[in-house]
Amino acid sequence: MNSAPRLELPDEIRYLILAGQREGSRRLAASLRSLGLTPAQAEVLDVLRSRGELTLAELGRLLVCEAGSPSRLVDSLVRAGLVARLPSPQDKRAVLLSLTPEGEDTADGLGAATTELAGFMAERLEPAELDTLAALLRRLLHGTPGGEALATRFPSPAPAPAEPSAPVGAPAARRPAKNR
Amino acid sequence: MNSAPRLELPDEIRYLILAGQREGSRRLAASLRSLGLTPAQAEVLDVLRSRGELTLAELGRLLVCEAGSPSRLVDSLVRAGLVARLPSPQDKRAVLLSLTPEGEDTADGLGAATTELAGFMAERLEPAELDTLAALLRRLLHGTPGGEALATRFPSPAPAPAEPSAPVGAPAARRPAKNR
DNA sequence: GCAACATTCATGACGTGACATCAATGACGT
DNA sequence: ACGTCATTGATGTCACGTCATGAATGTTGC
Repeated sequence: MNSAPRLELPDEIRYLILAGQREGSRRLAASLRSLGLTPAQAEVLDVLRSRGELTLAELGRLLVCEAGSPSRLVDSLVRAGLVARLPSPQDKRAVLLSLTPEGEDTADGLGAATTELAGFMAERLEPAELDTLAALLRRLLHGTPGGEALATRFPSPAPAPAEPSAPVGAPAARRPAKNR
Repeated sequence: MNSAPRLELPDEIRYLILAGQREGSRRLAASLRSLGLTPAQAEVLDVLRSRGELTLAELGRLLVCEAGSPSRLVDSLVRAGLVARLPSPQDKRAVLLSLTPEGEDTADGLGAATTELAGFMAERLEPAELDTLAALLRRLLHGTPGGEALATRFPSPAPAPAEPSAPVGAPAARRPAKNR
């Protein structure tokens, strides 16, 4: 028998998620330092590499969070010469973003940085536990902006036990080759 | 048999945790708006209410994250009249922080705000699943600053399956009465 | 066509996070 | 006492994250 569920559990979970984000962000920032990138910038490169050309608004919907349009975040990458920004032919409001060759080089180096964090997780949890954790978090975030962005970016490995099988939007461009 | 564990799983988990933090933070901020508090400020009030007088450094170690000393965060609460700051008698460097009567009133209103987020979680996961989620996150964060802070603030309901039973520091002041 | 509304993007404002630095104070070994 | 080092707290700097606003452009209904 479980003892009655503790009432503070949701509070603790909220703080645990906060702590996880902070710890991961700090570690990732350290790993990315040598590339001259911040975690947020790395996410932009990651998305642009796997999905190709995007408008700012599309990018904003795929990034975890960044409720508004990530103009300034992208600015920093344009200034660094990693992202190109050119006006859309069809829509004069929109801007098309894509990786420059330097941006692609840099994006290829991301794997090495994120591997460190992946190793940290693998030291602490078994693969099956990581699966469980991911499944629980997916359900917790189902229907939220961030959850939807991730459902698009990481096509469902096993559809959450609910929602028969909504057309989750085209599975989208599979990750292109890792080499360039 | 599980299909082989996906290699991107740690990446996805990292993003899921990020998305969880953002979603929770946005929702909590909305709930706290009526109190005129931000989530970070609410955490300070929460800790001060349950642990009483603390120095800035002690508070910093109990807050999830805030690597340095949360001088400015506390400043905002002092300016709002919710926290009192007076020099420590024993250590002329230290400052003792405590809730003002207004701060206690405000802290008593926190439960209503966090309850909304707790409801959001309870809608999506069963109590047993929340337990599992918390346990996995605790293990993921074991030994990190945030993990240790939370282990102190939420005394272990069932010690992680490892570490026989290190003296986890005095279980610390149990949450005082919720009424004032 | 045209008015009303929606979408896209940029920008200002505010409050964190993380890091580095600094001055004051305390602790410790000698 | 003294020198060395650690701790405490404040502050400057930088990059986000969120919200609000505003201008330009699209879209829709009439």
